[in-house]
Amino acid sequence: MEKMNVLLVEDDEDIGEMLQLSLQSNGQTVTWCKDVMKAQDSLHDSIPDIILLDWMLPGINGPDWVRFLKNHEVNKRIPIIMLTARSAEDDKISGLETGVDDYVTKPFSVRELIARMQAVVRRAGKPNTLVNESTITVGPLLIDPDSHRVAINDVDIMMSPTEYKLLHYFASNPNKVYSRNQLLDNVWGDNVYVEDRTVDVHIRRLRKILDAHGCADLVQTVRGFGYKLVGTKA
Amino acid sequence: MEKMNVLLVEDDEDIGEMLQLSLQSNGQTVTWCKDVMKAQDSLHDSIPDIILLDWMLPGINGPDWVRFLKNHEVNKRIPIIMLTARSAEDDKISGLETGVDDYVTKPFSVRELIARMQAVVRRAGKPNTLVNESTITVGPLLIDPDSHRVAINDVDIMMSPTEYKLLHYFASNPNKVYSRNQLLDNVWGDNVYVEDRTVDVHIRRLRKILDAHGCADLVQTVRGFGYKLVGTKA
DNA sequence: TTTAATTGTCATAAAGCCGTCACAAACAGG
DNA sequence: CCTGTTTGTGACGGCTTTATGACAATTAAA
Repeated sequence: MEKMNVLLVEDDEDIGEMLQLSLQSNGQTVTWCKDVMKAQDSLHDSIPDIILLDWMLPGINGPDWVRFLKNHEVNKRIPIIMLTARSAEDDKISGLETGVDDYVTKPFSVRELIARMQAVVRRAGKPNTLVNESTITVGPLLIDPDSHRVAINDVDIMMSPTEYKLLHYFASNPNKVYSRNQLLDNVWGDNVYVEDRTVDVHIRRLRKILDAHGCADLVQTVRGFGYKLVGTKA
Repeated sequence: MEKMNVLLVEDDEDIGEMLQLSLQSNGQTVTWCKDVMKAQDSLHDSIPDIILLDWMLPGINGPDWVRFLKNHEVNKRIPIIMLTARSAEDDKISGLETGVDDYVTKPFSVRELIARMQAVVRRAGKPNTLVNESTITVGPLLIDPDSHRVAINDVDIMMSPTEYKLLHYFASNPNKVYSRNQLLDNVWGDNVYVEDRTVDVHIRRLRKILDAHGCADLVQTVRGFGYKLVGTKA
């Protein structure tokens, strides 16, 4: 489950609290504003991954705010899901909400809401990327990110996700020395905290696999600096 | 997103403006006409890729115009999506009967509208009612989209629609690893919201069928990334 | 209407991965 | 040779990811 920052704009106490709790217990960070003014302020502090907007709000109404947001470059890209009451206002709101990315009608299931949120956020990020990545060859090593295949002299090799990412990162710059911290940042990710000695262990595991396929000394230690993958890129 | 020329026929100011903005910000060229007369004029200037037509219009009503368009050779092929306020069954039926290619009921999300627009245009682009899709062969697998037939070593295999679509999608790019989200987007569709674990279950169902016909290990798990179909495309 | 298929979700089991630790080994400098 | 520092290595418990069977809801078929 991807963690998201959610800006919830909802004036109703009960619904707001229920939503906040539900979303939080789902691992998401929720900023709950009870009117559009506060929401607008919140936007100045931080840009959320998604906005959940109640359609019936006091003060500035939903449609106007959506129009406002979508006309401003900074906020244009934030996906918006609108929460509407089913029965009452059907005709009034029909079609006006065309600026939003999706909508759910109350009463709705939290599960459905979350599913839609994820779908919307997922698609907002990537504009249809089905581009094939190119294969990398370093010495006897072959890495094909597309099929997620690693081979030595045309023999397939299995490894764990982290080892794969590590090897792939090394292979994209053969002979370059990476410090443990660089590896942590680029292979593990920015907001992950693990001991830097953990890298050693994964290097060890990677070496073990490569050794088993006749490729010892492909990963070398640079004492005091870090590690590198030796070989000529083809 | 493919760039399209859109002819929007909508009398309501707010809806029209919102739609125009949304579509334009999506990279499309929009001609907005507030009644059928103006739309008809616009058609003389340029042929759009698609027509978005409000069902409830003053003057000549939607159905009549659609009928008129579909009776003229020049305009016959322009896909039409109708925008309807009610979700009444009557509208759907009468609309589809009249020759509309798809319909969207308000309130709708822009995302949904655009997805349907793309689908409709894509379909219109290749009038493949006559064109046979080519059969795909991957290892011992044979898939014939034309007759919707799947066979292993010339033995026919039955499977459910979803499993077929899944297998077909895999087979169109053998060895390529697809994440659960990619599969959801491309096999299930853009505006469907299901848990990503659902993919696992369908993978299992697909495997069960393949296994029963002596093809174990055709669908492989790539831990941490997704699934792939292994084999050589013939 | 009854019956059978299909589909999404859940609970639980199974498999595999990961980070950490403790200690061994290698190394550098005196 | 001695000492402090850095790296290598095996083991382990917790945790995440995936597999699987069951079930209810929905849809299609009879």
